[in-house]
Parts: sequence; C-alpha cells; structure tokens
Amino acid sequence: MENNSIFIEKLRSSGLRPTKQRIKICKLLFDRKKTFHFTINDLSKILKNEISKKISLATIYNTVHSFKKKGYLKEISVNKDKSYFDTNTSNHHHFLDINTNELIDLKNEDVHNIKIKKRIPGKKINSIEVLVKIENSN
Amino acid sequence: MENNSIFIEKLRSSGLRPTKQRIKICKLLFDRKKTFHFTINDLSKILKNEISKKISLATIYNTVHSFKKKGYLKEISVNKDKSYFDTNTSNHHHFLDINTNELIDLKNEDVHNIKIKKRIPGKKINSIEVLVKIENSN
DNA sequence: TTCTAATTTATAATGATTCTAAAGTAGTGT
DNA sequence: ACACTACTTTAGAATCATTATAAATTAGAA
Repeated sequence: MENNSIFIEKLRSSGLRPTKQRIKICKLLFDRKKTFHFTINDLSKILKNEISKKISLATIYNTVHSFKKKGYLKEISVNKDKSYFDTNTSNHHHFLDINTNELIDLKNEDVHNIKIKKRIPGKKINSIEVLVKIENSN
Repeated sequence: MENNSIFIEKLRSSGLRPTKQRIKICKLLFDRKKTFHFTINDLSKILKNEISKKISLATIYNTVHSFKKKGYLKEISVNKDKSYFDTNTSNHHHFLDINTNELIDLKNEDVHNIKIKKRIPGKKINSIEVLVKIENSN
C-alpha cells in the first residue's frame, strides 16, 4: 500500500476518486522507468492476467479516457486499426516498426530541427509530429 | 466517354476490369488538378449526389481498397476516428487543421531536411512522415 | 451468342467502442 | 459508526464502421 499513496494523491489532485481500479491501472501504467505504449486491448489482457478480481472493460475504457483527458496519457494513431496510448506525454516523436507494429519513442532532441517552409494563412502551428517507419534491415 | 479511355487503360493495365462503377470513381478521384483527401464516407456522399444509379457501399470499399493496393491511393491516419485516402501517392507530408479536420498536402521540399539522430539496431528507415497540426491563429 | 470468371450488390456478421441503467463505493456531514 | 449523495463500476445492450457472404449481374474471350 506504500507506493499507492503517490497515485492516490495524483488522482485526488485531478478530481478523480482513487478507486481500487484506478489505482491498479495507475500502478500498471505509471510505475515504470521506460515509457509504455499500449492499446486498450493490451491493457485489458495485462489486467486480466495480473489481477485477481476482474476490471470491467468499460472501466478500462473510462479510466484510460479520463487519464487522457487529465493529460496523463497521449493518444497516438499510427494506422487505422491501431490506436496507441503513450505514458510519455511530453512533446516527442516515434518510430513505428512496420514488421512488429511496435512503437518506440524518439526524443525531440533526436530529430534535427524541423523547418516547415510553407505556411497556411490564418493558421499557426500547434505541433509537429514525426513518424519514422522502420523495418528489418536484414 | 472520351476522357474515360485513360481510366479504362489505367484499370486494364493493373488487372482491374473497367466497370462502370470503377470508371466513375476514377473520374471522381483522379480527374482533378489538386490532390484530393477523402474518407470513405465523403466519397460515398459525393457519389450519392453526383450519380443516377447508386453504387453500393460495399463496392466503394472494394474499389478504394483495390486502388490502394494498386498504389493509386495512399491511406493516412491522423486520428483514431478519421482515416483519409490521398490521391497524392508520392512521398510527402501533411498539415492537419485541428479546427476543421482538413488535411493539406505539404511537399517534401517544403520540409527542411529531417535528420534522425537515433538508430534502432537491425532496422532501417522505411519512411519519414511529418504531420504538422495547425489551428486558427486569430 | 455463349461461357466463365470477375464484379457488384444487399444484407448479414463482426468487432471495437460507447451507452445505459442498476448496483456498489468514496467522501462528507452527523 | 451511520446515513446520504454523488461518483464509479459493471454487465450487457446499442452503435458504428468495416468486412464477409452468397446470389445476381457483367465483362471479356471463344
């Protein structure tokens, strides 16, 4: 119960009640060193294995969406049928391994300054996202 | 029937029978100067308006997918619930207007050379895609 | 014209996500 | 500790886009 207090505080501070389900999902998502990329399906499978009492699929959806809304998760869509969530919410880019469908973080600093020469009148740039598709070099 | 011959040839040369439906869709998609970004839903609406005899939704899906497979269309996913097809199949980037959800082409030349400083062992780069999200500058 | 394989079509099936409304729970005040 | 209320969870139903099915139609070749 020790480590949970961090997550309980995190949840409370953003107006989310620290329920058993949310704390469990917090631990699973945020108690790691490396960033974690997952689909709802991934998450639901992990929870099914790791946990004694099942968390309803609806709750998993609800929780992930509220975490996203609170800014704890970022959603990344790399292709139509795979939408990933990313525990790294900072500004950054991605590798997508087209052989394995794995998503790998690419730090902002690892992409040499991107300059966009074209401008759209009346519009300003909100963000620039780079997706580097990689494949086996065999 | 004049202009159709180009499309009939295009279809034949890639092993697709030039049916009324395919020719109509070809004309709609490829008989333009600017590149065209559309969803299946967009396309189906346009066809519904422009055409006397309805083209079945299944046919629209089939046709777009075979055009994609033949390399006449490129699929771009900018967010989970919107997958666009692009008649510009060359290597290029995009603006996404987050106010209107409109997709705008961004030529390769309009993005200053992108250098990726990180490499993944055993993998080579397949493509680099930049998505520039823009919004009203008001 | 006739034949065959490709294509179109309406409809059913699928699968992911969202909705619903009933049951359970957290936090507050007593 | 108890009661109350709003929030949360839950199972299952509803929805929506997409894909599959299988019968009818059509293109191209003989």
